[in-house]
Amino acid sequence: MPELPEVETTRRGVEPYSRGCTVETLVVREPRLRWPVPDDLPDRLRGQLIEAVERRGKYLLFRTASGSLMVHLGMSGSLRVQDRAEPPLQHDHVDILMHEGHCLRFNDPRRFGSFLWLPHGESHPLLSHLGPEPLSGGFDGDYLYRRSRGRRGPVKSLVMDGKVVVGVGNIYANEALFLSGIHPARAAGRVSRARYGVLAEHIKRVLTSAIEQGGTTLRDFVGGDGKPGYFAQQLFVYGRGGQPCKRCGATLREVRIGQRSTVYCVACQR
DNA sequence: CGCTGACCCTGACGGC
DNA sequence: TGCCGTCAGGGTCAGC
Repeated sequence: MPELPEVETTRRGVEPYSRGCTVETLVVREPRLRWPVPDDLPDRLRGQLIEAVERRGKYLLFRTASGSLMVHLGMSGSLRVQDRAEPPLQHDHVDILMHEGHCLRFNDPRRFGSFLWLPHGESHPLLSHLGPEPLSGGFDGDYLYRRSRGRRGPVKSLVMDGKVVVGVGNIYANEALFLSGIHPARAAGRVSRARYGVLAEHIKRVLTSAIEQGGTTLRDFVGGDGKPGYFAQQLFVYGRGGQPCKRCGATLREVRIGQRSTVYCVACQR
């Protein structure tokens, strides 16, 4: 389940094998992804030079002169550098083949991922309403505070709302709220400006550290057997419901907020 | 506009 | 052993 750090790790992993390369073709074995892969996508990409590999939220953007290939990994997708002679396995839905010989292979058991086209100079409806990047200067406590006023839903839902800020998935929302001492179910509008400052800092910190961690698995990833890893030993709450809080020893509670599993410490988080 | 819940999908897992 | 229900979760969207 890729979160922003895994997507950024993927971006860095595939960039050396795609930027500056020319697309030979796109092989679509299974077009039924989150949205159907457009029929004309291979034609649009064929012969195009990849000028850059960018990321917006959890979308990967392979930029060419005529537009960008938008790839989303969904929650079970991966994009790996592979030998094109390697026979495709189950759920290997798409290959991006380069004239230089490289093959980027997209595997996605649950097919929540997507391959879409963004014409040059246009905005895409899936991108146009996205909030700021969490690691950018535009994202800070004052911003979160402003966006939270009048909102009565849980603060956890606020930070996971892509229209507020992109790329904060369930794992890191749980972790950042724990590190900030904020109860995940607290009404967003009833969290102080100061506490939003703390929360914004922890969101940045936890994402940055996860990206650095992802960097250490980059070689594996390019090699093909890449397990993301999640630096599980560093997780304070996610996946630890019923276990003792690493800070105070109290039993961590698990509830559902917005259909997502939420773990927190009743003593440390208010 | 804000919030809730349904939905897309497959694999893992527990109970019987 | 195998069947079945449940859960997992990124993100969009309909409906209130």
